[in-house]
Amino acid sequence: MAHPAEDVRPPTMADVAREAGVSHQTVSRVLSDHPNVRAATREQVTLAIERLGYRRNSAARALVTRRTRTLGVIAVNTALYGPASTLTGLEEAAREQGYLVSTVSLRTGEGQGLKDAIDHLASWGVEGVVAITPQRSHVQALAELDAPFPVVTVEGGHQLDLPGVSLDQELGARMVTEHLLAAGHGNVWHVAGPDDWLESEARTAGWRTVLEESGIRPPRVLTGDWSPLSGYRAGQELAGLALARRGATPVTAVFVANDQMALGVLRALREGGIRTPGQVAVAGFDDIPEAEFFPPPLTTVRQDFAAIGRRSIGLLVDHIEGRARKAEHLLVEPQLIMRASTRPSNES
Amino acid sequence: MAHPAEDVRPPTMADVAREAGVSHQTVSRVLSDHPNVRAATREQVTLAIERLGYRRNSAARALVTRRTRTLGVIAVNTALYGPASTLTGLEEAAREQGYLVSTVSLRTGEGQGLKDAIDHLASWGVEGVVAITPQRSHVQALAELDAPFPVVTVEGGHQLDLPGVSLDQELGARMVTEHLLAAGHGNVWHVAGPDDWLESEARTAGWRTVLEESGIRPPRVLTGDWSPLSGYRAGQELAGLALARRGATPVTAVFVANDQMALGVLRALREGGIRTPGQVAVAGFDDIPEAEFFPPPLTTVRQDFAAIGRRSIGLLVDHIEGRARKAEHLLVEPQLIMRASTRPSNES
DNA sequence: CACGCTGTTGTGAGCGCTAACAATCAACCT
DNA sequence: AGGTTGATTGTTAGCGCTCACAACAGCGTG
Repeated sequence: MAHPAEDVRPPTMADVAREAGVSHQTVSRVLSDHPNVRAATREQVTLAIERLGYRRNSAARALVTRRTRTLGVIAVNTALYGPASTLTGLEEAAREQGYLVSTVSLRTGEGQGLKDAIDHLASWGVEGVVAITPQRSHVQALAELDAPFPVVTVEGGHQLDLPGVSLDQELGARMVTEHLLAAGHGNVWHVAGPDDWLESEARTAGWRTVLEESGIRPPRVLTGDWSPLSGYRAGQELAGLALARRGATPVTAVFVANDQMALGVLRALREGGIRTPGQVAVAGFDDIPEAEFFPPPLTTVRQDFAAIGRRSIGLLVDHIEGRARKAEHLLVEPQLIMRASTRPSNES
Repeated sequence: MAHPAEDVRPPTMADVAREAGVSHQTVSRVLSDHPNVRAATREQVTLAIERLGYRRNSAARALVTRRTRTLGVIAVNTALYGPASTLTGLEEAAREQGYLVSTVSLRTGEGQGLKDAIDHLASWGVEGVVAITPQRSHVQALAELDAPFPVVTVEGGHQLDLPGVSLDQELGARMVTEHLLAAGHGNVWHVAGPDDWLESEARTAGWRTVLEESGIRPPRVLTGDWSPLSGYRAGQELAGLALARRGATPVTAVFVANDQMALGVLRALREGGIRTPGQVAVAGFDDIPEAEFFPPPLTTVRQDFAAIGRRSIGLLVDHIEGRARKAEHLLVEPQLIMRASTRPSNES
């Protein structure tokens, strides 16, 4: 209301220049923190900018610099705790480095969706993409797509020549398994995630290695799909085995490949009248916020999702700005969180 | 390798025009589906585009059209199931409408963070913002910020004159409470969310209304902070009351304002030796994926987060494209999911 | 046959910005 | 004193696109 002609059109650099009595180039210099500007001039310009409420037009800037300063993120299963937390870390890091980040969530994992996502982002001129695509087939598709900008994978493994960041899944699995063996269990059963997932593979591998190193023959692997329901089903099977006591390998300890499935396992055991950890110890992976309040509180492996997000942005920006060339792969350390579900009980 | 001078610079519209033997304007017309282009010409151009792998430069386009076709999203607590699912819905809807969407996750809820977020997005020329800011103070701050583009709130209430989309929280709370009364409980206790949250208020209001309508005096409200731990604490208090049997209001049914807190309540009750639902029935809100596998499976209110996301984008785009002017507020219907945690047991 | 119409294509300007270069001036050195 | 340097500012030319308009065909009509 103070301004008679409001809402006409945002002020341009030329407007600021006129207001400050300098050339538009000087305004540009002030905005880009160029050193060779007299302090007094800088002041004038800053004041004029403030007075007019000027904002640099990012489209014009992008046009001439050929830099959009925009990053893309492609993620599957964004409603889950892990990916969602990684996204937060990613996004914060990108913002700090002066990039805009745009996310594309993929529902399932068809290669077509991936291609469309890359296309969508490319049409907006992103300078790079972080792909949170933990399935082998996705990473494969990504590598073959050969995008016109750098792509960094999260949990994408290091077989293919894409740079990436992962939690050291195998180490995490080793930590849990060793913890269970140390607690006196003669063997450790495993409920794995779905086959195509790199995280499943690594966790299973870590578990298997520890057992084999200890001269223990790994029992048959049960497989779920990360959901509590699939864990429940696996749990029912385990409960049956635990009660039968006939099997070659007694069930006294289970390493479940994620916390959600562990929740299902716990329920199935409880329903089967089996006490945890008294009769069967259970451990998970991820440390979702609920894990501490499971019945009983769940021993699990914590992933520093925020760190993963931050480091993948770091890696991507290094590639974009030409500081990195190789397909480097960073590993983030996991942390074992010990809780009641694997606590050695009084019974022998 | 096939092309001697690759990677120099992406092809421009002029390149395509030359390749197709037309003017750049004709290329532009083909790209924008302008009707007045001869079919044969269109074909030529399309082929040339394909041959060169041409992509329209979005920055140049934005510069001249003054439309960035970019939307911003500001969200708090993006690692939680609800906000994360809403984001997915949002983002998908925006993409379908041809917008790029960029998300800013806020850690806590300081007004400063909000202002910075708006600023960050504004400096990229977003045409509108969806704010998933369920705290009253946030919405207040948003309204006062007076952004230079339309802002649509999600779960932001309808007191202030911002357009928005919400789940009908109050209805959801009424549904649960009525369900519990219908199951024969003489009263229903309530563990509410934090004070500043609009969702807490609405859920508490719905609960209170039903009780009062039934001539029941609502018991004292316990308050948590949405976390399982806070639910656990509230649950301990409730367990104490349930066992004491001295209080004016016996504890036989509890409506907890979200599923995570309900998990904590369940654990505390179990530890207090109280059977659910035998002695105390418990219901939650949200229907997170884990809820079905709680001990026992949790009766709760399902929110269609994806629909909320979709509708808020619809509303925002309506405002941007001038189809809506008023601060309309849309409500999405909740759905009661009945599970074992409130199942009437055999005991009287 | 001149006229106006419609459909199709081309031309020129300019969106708001940065990069490259030119111009100016004071300070400094020999 | 003359020339050289460096700091500060201005001028000009696009970045790749869309918009407004001009140009030109082909057609039917009075």
